[in-house]
Amino acid sequence: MTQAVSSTLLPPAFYQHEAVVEISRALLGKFIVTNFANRYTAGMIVETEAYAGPQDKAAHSYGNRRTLRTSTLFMGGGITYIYVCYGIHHLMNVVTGPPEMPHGVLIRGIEPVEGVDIMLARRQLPYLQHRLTAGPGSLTQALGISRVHNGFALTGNSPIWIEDRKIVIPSRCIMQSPRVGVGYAQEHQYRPWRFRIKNNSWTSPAK
DNA sequence: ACTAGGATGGTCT
DNA sequence: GACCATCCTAGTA
Repeated sequence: MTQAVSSTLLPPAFYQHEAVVEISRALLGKFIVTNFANRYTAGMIVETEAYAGPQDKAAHSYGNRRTLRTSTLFMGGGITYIYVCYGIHHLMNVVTGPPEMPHGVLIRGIEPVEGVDIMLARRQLPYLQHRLTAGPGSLTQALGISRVHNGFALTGNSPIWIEDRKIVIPSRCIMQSPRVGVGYAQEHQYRPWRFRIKNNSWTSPAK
């Protein structure tokens, strides 16, 4: 397993401010790392979506809606928000904003970087292919993440964290478009808050 | 490449 | 009981 030479843990200050759309864009090119039972896996974030809490009809926390499920979103930036979608898929958000500001960024695609053999086994795939980590339900399975990791810190002392490995994604290499699967959000479904690294094959299908 | 349809269960009304 | 921030397979091309 290779350890990156120049990598730093993203600090709480990266997450704990209100500009969730900017954080969503800034997470492109950062690395999600998990280490469960000494099984080390990592991938570069290539696709995200911003969900701007109280003012966003697409967000679970729209109108400051606080339930058992959404309570994690109110706990302050720098932790995970993970929930089960369609009874099968575990989707991971990065919680952002100060405490009581329930913003989140959905991680929709990563490019596998370390522990590819472990990821393939978790996904029950015979060889490296696009669907290993393209799509929000696929990447969590590859990384070994499920709803039991809801509310985990991303900023240290945790089996899940996000690193800055000093990769810069120029804005000309970022595609911005409407979010996926949020038709229920009425007029807010068209907000262009989905971000992708252009020409990267590890994103979920274009729309 | 694309499309249609089924699987599946947590969450909230 | 309805609604999902989805993925897989099987079909056609």
